[in-house]
Amino acid sequence: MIDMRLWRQFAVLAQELHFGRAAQRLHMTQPPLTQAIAGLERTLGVRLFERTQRSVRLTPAGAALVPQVQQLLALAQALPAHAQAAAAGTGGRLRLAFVSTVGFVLLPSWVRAFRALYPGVRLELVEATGDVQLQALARGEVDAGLLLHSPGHAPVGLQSLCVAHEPLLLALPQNHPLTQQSVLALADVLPEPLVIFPRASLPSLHDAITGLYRSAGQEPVVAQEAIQMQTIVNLVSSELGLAWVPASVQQFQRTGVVYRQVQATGSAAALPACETSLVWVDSSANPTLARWMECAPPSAQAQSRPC
Amino acid sequence: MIDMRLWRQFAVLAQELHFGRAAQRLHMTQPPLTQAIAGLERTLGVRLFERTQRSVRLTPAGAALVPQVQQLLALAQALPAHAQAAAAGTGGRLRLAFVSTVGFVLLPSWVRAFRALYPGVRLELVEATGDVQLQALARGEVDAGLLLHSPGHAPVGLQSLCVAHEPLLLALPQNHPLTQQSVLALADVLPEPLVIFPRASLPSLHDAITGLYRSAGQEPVVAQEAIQMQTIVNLVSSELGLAWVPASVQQFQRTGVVYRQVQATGSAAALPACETSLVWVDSSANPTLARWMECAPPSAQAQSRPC
DNA sequence: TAAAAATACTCCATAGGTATTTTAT
DNA sequence: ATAAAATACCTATGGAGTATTTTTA
Repeated sequence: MIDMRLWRQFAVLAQELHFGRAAQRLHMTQPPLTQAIAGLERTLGVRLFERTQRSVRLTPAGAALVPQVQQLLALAQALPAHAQAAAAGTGGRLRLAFVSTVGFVLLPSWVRAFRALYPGVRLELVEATGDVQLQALARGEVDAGLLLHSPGHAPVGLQSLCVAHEPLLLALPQNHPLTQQSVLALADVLPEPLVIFPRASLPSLHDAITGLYRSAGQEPVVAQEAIQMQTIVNLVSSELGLAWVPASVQQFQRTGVVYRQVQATGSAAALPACETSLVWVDSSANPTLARWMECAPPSAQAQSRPC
Repeated sequence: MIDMRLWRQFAVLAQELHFGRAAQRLHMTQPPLTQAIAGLERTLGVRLFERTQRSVRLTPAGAALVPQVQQLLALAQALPAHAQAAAAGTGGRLRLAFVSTVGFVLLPSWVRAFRALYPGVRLELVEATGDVQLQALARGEVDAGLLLHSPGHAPVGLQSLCVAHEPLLLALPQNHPLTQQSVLALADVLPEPLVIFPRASLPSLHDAITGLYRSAGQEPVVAQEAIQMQTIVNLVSSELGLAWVPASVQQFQRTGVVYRQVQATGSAAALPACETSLVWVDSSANPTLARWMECAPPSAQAQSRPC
């Protein structure tokens, strides 16, 4: 592979068309430039300049190379700046995984703010469930994930930043008798069949929900399992059962489903809530991730302790 | 500017993620590679690899550089081949000037044949009158020109290849009384007013035409001058006069104009004809021009002597 | 203990410098 | 006679090699 230095010498000489001046611009003397160009021509097997003692002209082959070489030099020149931008987090690439629930409000505004501040960063967004995100993080396939968990139960062994806290609501088919009431009593809800995600996909929240039933001396009746919140709401609409869902699921606007708050009767356990956290592997330390966190919704800023 | 060698070492190490193997692939030993990468990181001021005694990983900044560096290397790798293609005439650029009369039949088929054989060449075509072409050739702004001249009067001081020989026809407005005859007598034509190009733009042909008149003891009556053949034909259609034009001008398909052969009566001088030649400056010797001439219409091949 | 990166040093290839020659205007 | 490229020869930087040390899994 031909050295950069030679291409730079070629480019300058092609501009100056004068060995002396070109050498001056290259901070060297004329003889080594003569030899360098001769060497370049020798290795290419192509005459690039037409020397006529008194003047230097490009051959057609030489002229054809000029734009290509200039492109090469421009690219090479830009590389250090790119590297530095990537190191500062104002360039490079940021790969984020997110759960569908954040895709409607939280993520769009966050992305908008980030792109305005750091247009040089290529954002790669992939939707994935929480457990898939954790695998991807472990394999280094993404820089961070946005996932749901029960308050105080952010994934272990990872750094995290809580960006949203929301109550769980009950999703019901719109013609269900309980929809008559604006706030439901927990005791009325417990016997109803449930649509719920499998425990493996979101253990902390699954445990919080089933724990709620067990502390009331009941066992939840699982009518159907589904992984995506979107699917769960669709199944509720199909009247397979009720579902506990984060409040932000209301954004899905699925017709045929209504959402209700549930009131814990008497001294029952606190009703489960849900947090959304940005999680990442500490060691991966992508500096761009720090820039991303600067753009987190204001609610998160106060909570930058591990939640 | 950072050396090519360093970027190649970076690229290979980024692939192998192992100093020993990378060094092997680079045909060197491990220690200098370690130092080279350390030097690269030092000059960039950016850590590119995360070394943990037992394994090497890319930092996010390093990962961000990989595609850019690969692009750089691909470009650099391709340059020698480009140079060689340009030197062989199968690449690079060919700038041709042509007169409008060849733009209808001769040039399109020629270009088609050339592009089929040498797709790597960027053809730059500009329409220009003959005298403008000669200036452009002298300034090195085009590699060759296609222009008209009187037989045996190709521009002096230039190389040329005759690619077409055609008679001059007389263009008349369609309602002109002479159009009744299918072949005109020269004596009938000589008194008619003419539309003709200025002598400066095409001296040899201008002289041939005026010479025809003078050898019959007449002076041509110039009704109007115009440079482009297209314009001349338009002016004939506007009934400003008749015009001597190369037969290929019939391709213009201008309505309101008809073309007639003229018969020299008795012992008069031979009727003027017209040649189209490819002309170029010998010294410029663009190898691509040789490829272009290989594709010249077959009629030209036999006439590759200076015409 | 073994595998891999880092360090220390040595050497030589070559990029660049100086002096000079050639050549065409 | 002059300006510019080519040639000859010299110097020294630094890229690559060998030998060795360090480190952690």
